[in-house]
Amino acid sequence: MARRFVDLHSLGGRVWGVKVLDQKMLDPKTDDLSDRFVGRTVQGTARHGKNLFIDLGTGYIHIHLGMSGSLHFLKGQEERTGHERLRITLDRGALVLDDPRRFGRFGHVRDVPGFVAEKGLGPDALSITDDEFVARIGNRRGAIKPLLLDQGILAGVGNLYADEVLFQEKVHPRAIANELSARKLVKLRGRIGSVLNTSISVGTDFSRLPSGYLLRQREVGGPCPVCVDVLISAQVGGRTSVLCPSCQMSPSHDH
DNA sequence: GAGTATGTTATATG
DNA sequence: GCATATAACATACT
Repeated sequence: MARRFVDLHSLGGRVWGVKVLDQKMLDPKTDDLSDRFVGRTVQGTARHGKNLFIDLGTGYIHIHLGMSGSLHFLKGQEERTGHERLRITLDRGALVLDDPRRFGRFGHVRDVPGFVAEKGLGPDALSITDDEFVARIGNRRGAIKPLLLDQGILAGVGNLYADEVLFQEKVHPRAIANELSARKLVKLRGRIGSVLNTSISVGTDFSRLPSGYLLRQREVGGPCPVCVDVLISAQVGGRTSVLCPSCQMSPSHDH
């Protein structure tokens, strides 16, 4: 989605300035983005998992939104957002990364495959094949949800989307991966694709998701979107899961 | 003030 | 290597 946003506003645009407003979020630190990219044209964008890459011909600007990052396109020079951390000034306005919590990261990367290898990222969640997915997940003895969130296994699934995928497949987040059938794993892989693509298609506006989606109202104590039960939360792998106790049977009660 | 939050990384333990 | 737990990062909100 962030990628589409950048495409929409920036493609073909010339870079007039790159202003780093938070050095802590700059990674790697050694690059002067301005020297490197001013005068260049946005050739395209790429993505791997949660990482966005803006192609400037001689290299990329990498952006990771972290927990609270968001991209904005400001047409007026005087326009500001509340927590501006990076400003890329282009012909038609400025692409701005706003991030109150500053968990996001940005910086220069030479090439995308190199970045993926360096960070040890797994295959992209929208590109991974059934076979790859089963091979990477199916022999693990841990709970399924932390594996879905492990960017080294597959890249691109976050906490909320993991909850959605598991909810739709009626799998408990603590279900043991190698106790799931290969067929179930294949269905999970497919569901990851459909959930991510559906979310992209509504511009990640969860209120526009189809009925039956957990993310429309992921609220503990709220109604399950498909049955009469009430949503609960559980700590799994150090993260909060929201799930329906009726739809997603606990692994101890599952055969 | 306490608790929680869409993510990643480091550290420790078994 | 694998699995799990905890803390840290920095800030906003309830």
